Parts: sequence; C-alpha cells; structure tokens
Amino acid sequence: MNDGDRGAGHAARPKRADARRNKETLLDAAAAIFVTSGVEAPVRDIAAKAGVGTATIYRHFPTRADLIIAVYRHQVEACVEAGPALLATSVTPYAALGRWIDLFVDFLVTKHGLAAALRSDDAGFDALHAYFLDRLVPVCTELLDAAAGSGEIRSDLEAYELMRGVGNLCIGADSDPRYDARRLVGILIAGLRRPH
Amino acid sequence: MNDGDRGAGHAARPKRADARRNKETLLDAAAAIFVTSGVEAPVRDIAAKAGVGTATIYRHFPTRADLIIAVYRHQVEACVEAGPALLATSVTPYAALGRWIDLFVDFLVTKHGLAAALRSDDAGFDALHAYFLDRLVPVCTELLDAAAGSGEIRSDLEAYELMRGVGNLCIGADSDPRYDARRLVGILIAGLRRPH
DNA sequence: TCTTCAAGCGGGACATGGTTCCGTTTGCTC
DNA sequence: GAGCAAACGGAACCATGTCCCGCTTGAAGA
Repeated sequence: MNDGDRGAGHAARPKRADARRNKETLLDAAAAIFVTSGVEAPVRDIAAKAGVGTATIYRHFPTRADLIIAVYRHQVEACVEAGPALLATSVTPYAALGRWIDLFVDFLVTKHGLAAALRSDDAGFDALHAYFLDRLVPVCTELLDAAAGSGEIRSDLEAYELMRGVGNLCIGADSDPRYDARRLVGILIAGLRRPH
Repeated sequence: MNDGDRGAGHAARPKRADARRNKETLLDAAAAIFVTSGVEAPVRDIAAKAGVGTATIYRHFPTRADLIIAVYRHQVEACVEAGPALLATSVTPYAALGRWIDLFVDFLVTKHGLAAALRSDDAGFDALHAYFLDRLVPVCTELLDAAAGSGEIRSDLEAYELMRGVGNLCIGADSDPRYDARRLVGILIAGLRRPH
C-alpha cells in the first residue's frame, strides 16, 4: 500500500519524491495538531505546521476524513486485531467483549473531537464513518454473537447500534472532568446482561 | 417574567411594542426553522423567515443558546415538573426514573440537532448547558436518590453524569434509521440495576 | 550534463456563515 | 406635533472551507 506501488493491473507512475515527502510531513503535522486542537482544527493550521500550502493538503487528502483515517489507521487496525485475540484469551465471551469495548473507548477518548466527528452528519465525514464501521462492526459482531451464544447477554442488539452508542458516549469525554465515559460505557455493557 | 416587567427593585422602562412583537415573531420563526433545519440553522435563515434583519436576532437573543432556550423552555419545564409526579405515581422509584428518562429522550430525539448542541463545547452554548443542567439535574438527582434508597440501583452515579450520558446517546438519533437511541438508553438504565 | 514537461506546489480568490457597526426609522412621552 | 432614545435593517467584517491558476521542480531521455 505504498505510494510508489503500481495500481492493481496496469502500471501507474510512482509519485514524485517531494510529493511523498510532503504527504509524510502532513501526516506528522496533522497528528500533532489533532492532539492540541482536535480533529476539526482549521486546514490552514495544519498546512502552516507542515510548511505547505492548503491546496497540498487537498491534493493528498481530498476530504478531512481521509486525513483523519490516515493518521489513526494503525490504531484502528490494532483494535480490529485485538478482537479475536481477546476472544481467545478471556474467560468468557462477555469478558472479551467488555475488554474490547474498553480498548475502543480508550482509543476514542484520547483523540480530541474524534468521537464527535464520527457522529457528525457532515458529508465530508462519510468516509470516516464508513471506515470505522467497516473495520469495527464485523469484530464487534463476532464478540456480540459469541457472548449471545454463551447465553450471557441479550441477543437483540446489532453491533452497529452498540458501536454508535459507545462512540456517542465518548463524545466530549475529554474536557469534562465530571463526565467519565468509561464508567457509563461500563454501565451500558452491564445493561446487556441477560436477566436470568 | 414578561418583557414589560420592571426589573426587581428600581423601575426599568417597558420594552417598545414593536420590539416585543419582533421577539414573538422571532420565536415562532426559530421554532419553525429548528424543525426543518435543526437548531444550528443559519442565523440569516431565521431572520429571513421572521422578516427582520440579523441584528434584531442578536438584540433579543445575544447567543444562539438564548434563542434555543426560549424556544424550548416550556417543554423543559414540563419535564422538570413530571419528575416528582412520576415518583408519586409509579410503583417503584426505579420505574419512575425509567419513565422520566423516556420523557427526556422523547424530547431530545424530536429536536433536530439539540442533543449535539448540548454537547458542543462551543462557548456560545454555555448558557444552554447551564440551563438544561440547572433545571434537570436536581430532578434527576431526586429520582436517582429514591431509586438508590429503595435498593434497586447502584448508588455511585451522579445525576450529572447520567444526564450527559443520556443526552449523548440521543445525538444523531434522527437521521439514522439503524440507530435507536431509546433502546440504548433503555439498556443503559438497565445497567444501573444493582446486581443482587 | 542539459532539456523538457507534466506532477506538484503555493497562495490568492471565492463562498458561506457568524458577528458587529452605523445611518435611518419609529414608538413613546410631553 | 416635536424630540429623543430605542430599535431596526442590512452592509461590512472576519474566520474558515474549498478551488483555481500561474510558477517551480523532479526525473526521464537525449
């Protein structure tokens, strides 16, 4: 998946060296700005930090969603891979589900504004929704099905809905010391328990 | 609390008739626009609908929060008053809590964008946060304390945190048929149950 | 190495939406 | 009906996302 790769099938010329360098510089700058100003930081700020023009950002990342995805891709993939691993090592599927959700929450609450962006109905974030859901819903479904199969939880909840709910609970979790998203998500997960 | 009232203590001249009329017109226009375009609709749209200039909005409602509060004040107060009533008429405090939360959720999910505005960290919404929390947290505390006192639920959750959590779960509930905020809030409330 | 040229670049131009300012209008009081 | 302060409307201003255009430069071939 490198920039120099040929497209599947016919040859595409590799990107110029300066373009590749700029892309890396932009990713670093964006990551830094996201930490301090959140994922909705002005495009010009990111461009300034990277020392490039604004158009260069749009050239490499047509929408803000593309930039956010590129910055956080590794961490999302780590979360995806943690799902089956937790299922294999936890004492029950429900325990695995709980731990996996914790992982996801920890990721979200430390990314200023990301949870809100995930919920934004701005069309520019469509790719962001799609990416997160495409990657995480299948994992969550697996965990949910396992926990339902073992009889620990109710089975009438879609992974999609749970992911959205957890994401929503994480909105604004930073910047409000009186609000603990982890605790509330814990309560939500507790609410999944099948009343025996 | 009418506009023509004198301020507490020394005499303040009543507002001019046209000003009072404009304020009413603006409230009606805002209510209509909020329904169709959400509470973040452009100021100019609201002004146009009311047939006034934009400055007139700012004169009557310095921040968007003031306008939103004025539009929804009655419904929020109805919710406030429903709390003790439910507590008096329900079979258990926990049942009352559940029904009161349902009321709040029904209110939020039918107000396009309101839940999101409640969570926005935009300074212009400070008054909105303050109003909602000032009015609703005491009622929720009462219900929570009653349910904790009867031993039905855990007692380590502040009303503030619960209100924020419920509000968050309602974000984007319209405009997403696959997401049912009521169901998730129900699960959250179920999660409050004390494991006996 | 030198030439050529398209990929890539920067910053200015434009659109949108919030906010403020100012000259004009208008209700109220005398 | 005159005077005046309240209130008004809309233009002006600012911030930010997005797009365009003329210039620069990496790199392929002579």
